[in-house]
Parts: sequence; structure tokens; C-alpha cells
Amino acid sequence: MTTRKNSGATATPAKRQRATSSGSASERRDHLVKLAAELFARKGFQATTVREIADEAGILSGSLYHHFDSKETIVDEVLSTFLDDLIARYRAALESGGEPRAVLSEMVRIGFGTLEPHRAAITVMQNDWNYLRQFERFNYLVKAEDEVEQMWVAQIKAGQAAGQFRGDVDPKLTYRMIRDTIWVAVRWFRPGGRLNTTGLAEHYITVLFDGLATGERTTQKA
Amino acid sequence: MTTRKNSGATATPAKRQRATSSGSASERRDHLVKLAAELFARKGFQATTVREIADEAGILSGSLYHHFDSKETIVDEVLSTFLDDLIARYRAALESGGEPRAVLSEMVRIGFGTLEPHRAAITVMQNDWNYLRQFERFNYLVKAEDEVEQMWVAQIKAGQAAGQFRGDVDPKLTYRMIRDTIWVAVRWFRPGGRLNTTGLAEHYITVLFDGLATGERTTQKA
Amino acid sequence: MTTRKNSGATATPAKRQRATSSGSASERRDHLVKLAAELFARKGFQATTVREIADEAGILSGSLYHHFDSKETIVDEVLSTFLDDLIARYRAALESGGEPRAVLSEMVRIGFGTLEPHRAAITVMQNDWNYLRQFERFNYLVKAEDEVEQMWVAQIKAGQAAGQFRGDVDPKLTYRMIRDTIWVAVRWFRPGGRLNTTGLAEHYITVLFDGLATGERTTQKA
Amino acid sequence: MTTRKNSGATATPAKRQRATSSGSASERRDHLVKLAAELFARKGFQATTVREIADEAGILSGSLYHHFDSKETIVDEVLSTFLDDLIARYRAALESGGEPRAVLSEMVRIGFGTLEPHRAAITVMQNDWNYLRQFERFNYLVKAEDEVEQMWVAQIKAGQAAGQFRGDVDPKLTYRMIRDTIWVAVRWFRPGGRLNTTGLAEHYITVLFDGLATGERTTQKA
DNA sequence: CATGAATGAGCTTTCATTCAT
DNA sequence: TATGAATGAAAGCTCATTCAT
Repeated sequence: MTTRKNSGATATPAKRQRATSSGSASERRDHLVKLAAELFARKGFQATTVREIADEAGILSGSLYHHFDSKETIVDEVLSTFLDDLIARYRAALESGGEPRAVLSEMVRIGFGTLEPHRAAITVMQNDWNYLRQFERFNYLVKAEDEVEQMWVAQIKAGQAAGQFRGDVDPKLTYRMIRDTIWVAVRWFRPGGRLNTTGLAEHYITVLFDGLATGERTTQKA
Repeated sequence: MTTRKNSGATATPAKRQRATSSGSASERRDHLVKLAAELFARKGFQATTVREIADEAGILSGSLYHHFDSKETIVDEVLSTFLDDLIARYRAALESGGEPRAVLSEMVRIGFGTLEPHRAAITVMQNDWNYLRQFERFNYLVKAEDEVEQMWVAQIKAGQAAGQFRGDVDPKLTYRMIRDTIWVAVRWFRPGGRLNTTGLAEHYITVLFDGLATGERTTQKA
Repeated sequence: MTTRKNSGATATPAKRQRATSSGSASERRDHLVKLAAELFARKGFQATTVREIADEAGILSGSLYHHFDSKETIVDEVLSTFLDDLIARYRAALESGGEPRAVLSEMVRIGFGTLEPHRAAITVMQNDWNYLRQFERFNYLVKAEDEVEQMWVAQIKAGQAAGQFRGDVDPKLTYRMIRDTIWVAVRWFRPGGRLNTTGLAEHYITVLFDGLATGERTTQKA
Repeated sequence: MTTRKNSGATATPAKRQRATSSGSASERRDHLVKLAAELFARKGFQATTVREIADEAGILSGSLYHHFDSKETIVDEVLSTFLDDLIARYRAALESGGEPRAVLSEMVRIGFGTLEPHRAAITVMQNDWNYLRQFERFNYLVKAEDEVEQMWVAQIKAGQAAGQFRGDVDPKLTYRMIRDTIWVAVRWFRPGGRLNTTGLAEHYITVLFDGLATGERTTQKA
């Protein structure tokens, strides 16, 4: 199960490459990806030079090309690793088969839960997506996004059908607002602040389901 | 009223320069800024070359430097024009002196209302902010952001004090979530779709104040 | 009598242009040349932009081209004005018909005497000659230099023949050393210092004729 | 012993960089510096493009930046190499501890002796000094110049105190005249002419110490 | 005479990538 | 695997000069 458009049942091309390499080579590669991800997050993909990545790793820029065949391959690995993990978690939540409101809450928690382990990847996706999407090789990102959208929208619709969610809101629009609110938090969220990501998730779930207002509701709920 | 750090009571340096020029010169300059903004939004600031901007205007790249002294000056004008307008609108809403919930609703409407007229500027701010902030000249963006944050947070706190808003949410966190939800919509919002920006605003206001859930509230409201 | 290669009996092209203009136009032109000369001296010919010259004059760079048809025309006028004056003074000294030593002393005084009124031009000649000589239009400078050399060498040889100067020195070499010593002083000479140009000249004449040493001479004088 | 302002007891940064490279890398770099120096001398620093330097070396202009981080770094190496050598030679002459007149003669010989091996560097220093000194990085040139001046002036004063040199000349002024006379000769001196640099030096020493005149001295010597 | 917009050629520098060693 | 030299394409910017108004 992968997010790559051109991957079969086994793994992404990058992963296959990793598999055929020796264990330590794979670790070296993963380490390089991690270093690069940090730089991409901090400075942006375009503003990060391969030389900076190589410097960080203590090698020369040309040497990076023994591990990756291009700068885009590196960021590809950053993003697909994140998306593979995210989708896997969502699937697990869905397979639990709970009621819509509980599942949706769990999906919100999953989203905020990726903020720390995948901070760099999410940052890159937020900032550089607009640039990266112009390259054919990243088409798979759109497909992954579509798959995720379907998961969310299905749950929202199920919740409306079950009378748990108000019927006068647009499911797709609502999904987008939830999604954006979660990911964009990567811009200002820093571990060690007042709230951890669990607290953030609960805070958001509260407002999301019950609203900011006290007293009577403005609009009739279906 | 300006967002520039080094501007006095009159106008931003750029604006003053524009004012001293003849009317047509100012129009030419504004036209170039508009063309550049579209390109920045579509391709990103770094990926947009000055040659592309010049091509779009039907002149040579060097000729752009008759109007602006750097590529950064152009994007600066794009962003500060947007921020000046936004802050002016927020101020007007605050000066109306309504009750917090009404003011906050109006501020949400203002936010969504900038999505169309300032689509390009907002897109640039979303995508290239991380890159641009490293340059000293864009420090004023941070200051403008702070000013806006204070406006929002003050209203949220006033609403809590007045018993209109639940007291168990963090004002700053709530502001950030509202803010992000509005601006990030620029990524997928296209005029002519199912909802216009007014509809979007009302949709969001509904969810924001009254929540997604029907029936009893999960958490006690203060 | 002019230093331009392509000038007839009347005047240099630049001068002719000046003559046909109205009096005030000529003054304006001279003023611009003076401003430019200062900048050329301070920053070097190449490093001085026409825009800087225009700024100094309070006009736009394009407007300079109503007065001169190129940047080189301006520096040409700076240099030829100096050379015309210098050669005229040398001629006057030669025409006085004094004995070689007296004439040579006078020529040294004339040289140092140009340091103040022609400071900028001499500086340009010292610093930018190497660059300017590659343009055909400045060939006349070489001719002027040759004419000056002949004047000096003739006096030195006459002094040797008359037994005033030692015969074991090379006239051409000696001329070059005297010439260089004078002009290069423009690099460090500043009016208002310990010595004025008259003092400088006398100092140099002393060393030149009588040497730095006291007591017996090292070498036999002819 | 170095002329760089920011160098300690070991070597200039450039030199250290060179030292850590392999032997052939250092040779390549030195070769490039030599090619560049010739071009700088012939056309001037500003008028020489990096493309021309690269062409001369048979590589592309961008490839130069594998060896140097800017055009200024190249000319820096040209000039500091010369100054390091010059100052080392002067120091050796001073350490011999001879009487002032002998030392001064030796210093004159050293000066003329650099005309051939350092022709390009001296030419650049003569022509482009005025331009280069505006950059902070070349401040060390001024310091080197000061150090040299002190060496000369000390010898002249010692010679006056010992009664070898006339007391009615200004030591600093005399130094400048000697210095300029030597270096400026690079403009017309060409190896293979009537006199080699040794001959030149002896010619100048003769005139300098004993003067051009025969017979009685014009001015009383101290 | 001056302006202001534009040209066109060229500049230094950057950078992802290649490849022989 | 890594190095180090080089490529090649392009980038942002400069500047002398032109010209219609």
C-alpha cells in the first residue's frame, strides 16, 4: 500500500532501491533524507541547495548522487514516507468500525499526532506543494489527497445520516476546513509549548463539535 | 495606516514614491505589480524569474529595474498592499463597536472577503512567507501579523468575559485556527464554484460558533 | 594648438562644439565636465556611472546626452583640457630661452603647478589611462605624450652638452623618472598639507639636481 | 609574515586553503591566479570579465567558482602574494644591519627587482588600487603600505642622523618620491630593452644620491 | 533641454548534475 | 562510496544609450 502512482503491490521505487541495498546503506540513505527534510522545512525546497544537504552530512555535493539521482528524489522520499504513514493510520481508524463521531475524532487526533513525527514533511508539503505539483512525478500526491478526502467525507456523511452531525453543512467543505486547520498548525506549533499535540487535538475537537458559542444556537440543527 | 515598519503617519515609502510620480506612471507600476503577483501566486516567488514578469508585460527584464530596484521590492508591494487593506478593514469593523460575537463574525466575513480581490497576495503569503521572512526588509510582516492577532484575541476574550463564548478554549489558539482556516482556503477556493466567499464565510461562522454536532454538548460550556 | 589628433588649426571637436553653442550652454557643459571629472577621479572612469554624473548635476542620466554623445566624450574633454594647458605652459617655458638647468627647473615647477588646478584630470590619467588607451579616439594622448617627451629630453641633452648635467645618465630614462615622480604625487598630495605644490617642487628640484647624499660623490660626474 | 589583516602567525586564509589542498589542486589554483593577473594587468580589474579569465584557462566561467568564491578573491590573491614577497625581502635587507645608505640602496634594488617577477601585480596595484581600496576586504593593503613606509622612513632618518643624507629634505616626502618612481616604472619597463632592472636600479641610485647636476651644489647640504 | 520608459548587451554568480579518478 | 573538477543553463541585476513626448 503506497502513495506512489507508479508503484505496484510491493513498494515505491525508492523503497525497492532501499530494499536491495545493504542494511547500513539503507540507514545512511534514511539519515540523508532526514537531514534534507529538516533543511527543506527550514529554508524551503528551492532555497535549499544540494550542497547544503551534503555539508550537513559531511560529504561533497557530488557524492549525494550516489544515493539519489536528483534533488527531487530526496523530497519525494520525504513526502511519500509521510503520506504512507498517514494513510496507514487512517485506514486503521476506519477499520475499527466505530460510530462516525468517534471515528472522526480519532482522525483529528491522528492528524495532530503526525505534527511532531512528520513536522518537516508537513512543513514542506504546506510551503512547497504549489511548486512541486508542477512536476509530473508528484502526481501521486494528488491521488493520495483524493483518497484521504474520500475517507473523511464518507465519515461526515455517515454522521449526518445518523443524525450525529448537523445536516446544513457541506461535507466536502467541512472536510477541507478541518484538514487545513490541522496541517497549517505546523507553521506555529512547537513542541514544548503550552499544549502538546494531544491537547491541541482535544481543543480543536471541542470547538469543532460543539462550537465556540454558549447559550442558544444561532442556526437550527438538523 | 500602514504595515511598513519604517513609515510614519503618511504612507509607505513605495506609496510615497508612487504619489510623486505622474498618474500614468503609477498606473504602469501598479499594472506591473499585478502581473508579477499573478506569477508569484502561480509559480512561487523564487520560481518566478524577472524575465517572466517582464515577458508578461511585454518588456525586457532590465526594463523592470526602471520601476523597481529589485524583485523583492515587487513582492513587497504585493504583500504590503494586501496587508494595508486588510488592517484598514479590521479597524473599521472594530470601530463599529458592536458586541464581540457580531464583531468576530464581521472579521470572519472580512477575511473571506479578501480571498477574491487579494487572491494572489494571500497565496504568496501562504507559500512564500517562510522564505521571505528571512530577509530583514520583511520584518514589517511580522509586526502586521502581531497587530492583527491582538485585534482578534481581544475580541475573543471580550466575548468570553461577556459570557458569549465558552471559557474553556484558549483565545490565542482559537484565533490561529480561525485565521489559518480562512487564509488556507485560498489554495482551493475558485470563484464560480458552488459557494462564493460570502457563502463560505457563513458556512464557517455556523460551524465555528455552534459546532458540527447535534444534540447534547460533549463538554461543559462556561 | 591642440592635443587632439583629429583637430585642425582651430580647435578640438569638443571645443568647436562649445564655440557654436551659446555662452550659457558652454558654461553648463563645462560645469558638467567638472562634476564628471571629480567623480572619475574619486571612483575611476569605469566605476562612475552616467547616472551618478547626472545625479550630481540634478538631472536624469538620459539628459546628459543632450550635452555629450557618450561617456567617453566627457572624459576626453577632461583629459584634453588638461593636456592643452600643460603643453601651452611648457611651450612658454621653452620659448623663454634660458639655460637648460633653469628651463628644466621651470618645467618641474610647471608640472607640480598643475597638481592643484588639474588634480582630477591627472588622477584620471594615472588610474584610467591603461583602460582608455585601448580606444582609438584616445590615440591623441600618446602623441601629446611624445611631444612632451621630446621637450624634456632635448633640455636634458642640452644640459649634458653644456656640462651642466652629468653625462652618465640616460636622458630618456631620466625624463621618465622625473615625469612619473611629479604626476604620481597626485595620489597622495592634498592641498593644505605640510607643503604646497611650490614647496614640493623646490624639494624635488633640490634632490634631483644635488642628490640625497652629503660628502663625496659616489660616481664620477662628467 | 603576511599582509592580510586577519591572519595570525601562520599564513593568510588563502594560503591555508591552498595548503590543505592537494599539490596539484594548489598548482591549478596558482595557474588560474597567474592567468587572471595577466588579464587584470592588461585590461584593468573591472574591464576584465570572469568569462575572459575562464576562457584563458579553457573552462567555463562558472567553473572558476569551484576555486574562488569571487572575482575579488582572485585579485586579492594576486596582490597579497606580491606584498608578502616584497615585505619579506625588505625585512631581510633590514636585518642585514648595514649602514643606512647601503640599506637604502638595497631597498631600491629590491623594488626594481620585483618589476619583472611581479609585473602584473604591480600594474594592478598602480591602476586599480583606487577602485579596490573602497572594499573593506582590501584594508590590509593600507596596513601593508604603512609598514613599508615605516621601514623606508626609518632608514632615511637614520641616514640623516648619521650625516650620510642631507638634513634639509623631508623623509616621508622623499620616501614617497622614491617609491612612486620605482613602481610607476612598471608602466613603461619592458624586459629586453636597453636596460634590465638591475641597470635601472643603479641608474636611479646614482641620480638619487648624487643628483643630476655637476659642479657646485645649489643648496647647502647639512 | 529635460523626462521617463525602454533597450540590449553583458555582467557576476549560483547550482543541479556529471564523471574520471 | 567519495572526491574534485567541470559543465551548462539560467538567474538577478547593471548600465550606456535611445527616443517619443
